[in-house]
Amino acid sequence: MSKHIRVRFAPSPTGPLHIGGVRTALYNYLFAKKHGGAFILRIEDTDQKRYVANAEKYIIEALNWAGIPFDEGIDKEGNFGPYRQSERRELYKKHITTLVENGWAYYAFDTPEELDAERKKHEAEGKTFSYNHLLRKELNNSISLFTEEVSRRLEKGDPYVIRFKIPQDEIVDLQDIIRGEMKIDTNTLDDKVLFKSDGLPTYHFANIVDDHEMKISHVIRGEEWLPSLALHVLLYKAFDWKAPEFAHLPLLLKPVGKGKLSKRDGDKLGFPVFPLEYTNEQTGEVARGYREDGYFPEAFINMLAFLGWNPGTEQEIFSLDELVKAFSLERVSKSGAKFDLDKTKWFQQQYMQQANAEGLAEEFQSIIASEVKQSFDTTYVKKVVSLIKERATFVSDFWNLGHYFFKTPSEYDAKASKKAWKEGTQDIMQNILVILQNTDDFSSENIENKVKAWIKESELGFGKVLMPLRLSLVGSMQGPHVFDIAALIGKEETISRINKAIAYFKTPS
RNA sequence: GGCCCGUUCGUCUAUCGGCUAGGACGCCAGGUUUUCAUCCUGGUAAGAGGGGUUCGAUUCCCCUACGGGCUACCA
Repeated sequence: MSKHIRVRFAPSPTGPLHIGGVRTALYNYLFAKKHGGAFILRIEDTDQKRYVANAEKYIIEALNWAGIPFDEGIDKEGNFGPYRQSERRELYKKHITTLVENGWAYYAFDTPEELDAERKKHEAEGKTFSYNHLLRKELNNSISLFTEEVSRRLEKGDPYVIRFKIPQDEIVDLQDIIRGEMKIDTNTLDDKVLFKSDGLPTYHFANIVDDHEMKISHVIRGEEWLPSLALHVLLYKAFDWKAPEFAHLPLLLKPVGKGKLSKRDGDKLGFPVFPLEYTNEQTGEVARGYREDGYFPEAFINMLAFLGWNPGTEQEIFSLDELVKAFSLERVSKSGAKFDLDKTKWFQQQYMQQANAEGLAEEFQSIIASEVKQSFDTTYVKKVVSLIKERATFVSDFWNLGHYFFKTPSEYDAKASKKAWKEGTQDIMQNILVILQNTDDFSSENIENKVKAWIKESELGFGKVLMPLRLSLVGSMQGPHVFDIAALIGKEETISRINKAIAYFKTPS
């Protein structure tokens, strides 16, 4: 009953994947998993000029990090490989021949220079140059030239391209899952190049051949492909192949200014546009990545999922499994979405609160190690993490939030000192010292009770005692419940820190 | 310029002809925390404009405006 769902993500290895690409991959993945289908990675490397060697590796690593691995593709050969277009040349050659023989495509000998000149000429006359049904008869191709001349040029080895012969006066009916029905007049189309003079197919041709050969059921891709949908549908028709269903995703837009988010934006906009950090091997430039910035992949994916889709309920935090269950192409919105850094951080913060202390402690250990030359017990670090994580967004916030658990404060925040340490504070702290010294059960609860009882007894304000106590232990006015801190660093350290503060404030320099 | 797609709070969005137009982020205010953050409560703010269709339009149609995309022997 269920049609076999097969979708593909087909990036070209021209550099790192940007987050728009990751979202396209994500929607493909979600759709595939939702319907028990396959998610395929195909590398579209037919442009040898823009080819970047490490890009393919980057793409695969990014998908793995994001938690949306492919089922079939590079290094995961299925029954439809190879999965790099550069390794499928023979297949394209075979199919383009069919098209030429059927009269759907033709040889064109115009050089890039000639075409450029044509374009300039038309432009000068205020017209638009289009290699179409009106002009193809006047240009150098197998439609305008005599058959003998075409054969002669072919035999001689003249460079040529193969163009698609767009039919005249037809209305193409297009269906898109997200956008509904569209009608396109073929007279507005031009005869796109299908095969380049370097013997490789263009995107349009390779794409159709591969999607057909790989039995792709749904093409889910960015909106930038919408203008060529008519051509693609016409190509399927020319081959007499059944076309897959299409869904064109809204674009991801820059948060400020105009236009779609692009690779070249790098991190100039104040946030990463790449999932993983990327070093341009030519220029040595390093672009930030979400992974290196400390985002959890789950938060990153959750955020991306909501840029252009929503479940129609008020739930916003979704695990990948929940996304799979809830996802549908029908609920993808039509208009472009601007990236929102604040919301992205909010997602990250939500996941931070859910994260378990164990894993976080492990990550934190390496930061601690680089800050102090001392190693700390895992159980201790875990306790610290559970105290400070609710005020953190990233693991990298931990040190600022909890350095005093690992290092005795060596200085005291000036503003806080002025506010917390006043005339009679010395005496108060001496009293606290005595109380703490006589307390054997150093649990947070117990010391809190003891200290508070004394405060009541001596008819002092809580602030007068608690603020300098905090200042002594932390060095500033921040952090968790002060008695939790004292209990965790222990009796000895607590007393030592209070003594240190007393000594420090006794002789203000 | 031509072709195509789109248009609800600042941002992401709900609404599939009948709502005081809902939620989230942000921002503001209050509360909790005798620190800071979290958290809780409340507030702020929107269907581009003009025509139709209809008893009734944010919702359907048309025009305009604006935004975006494409217009390469790049994908």
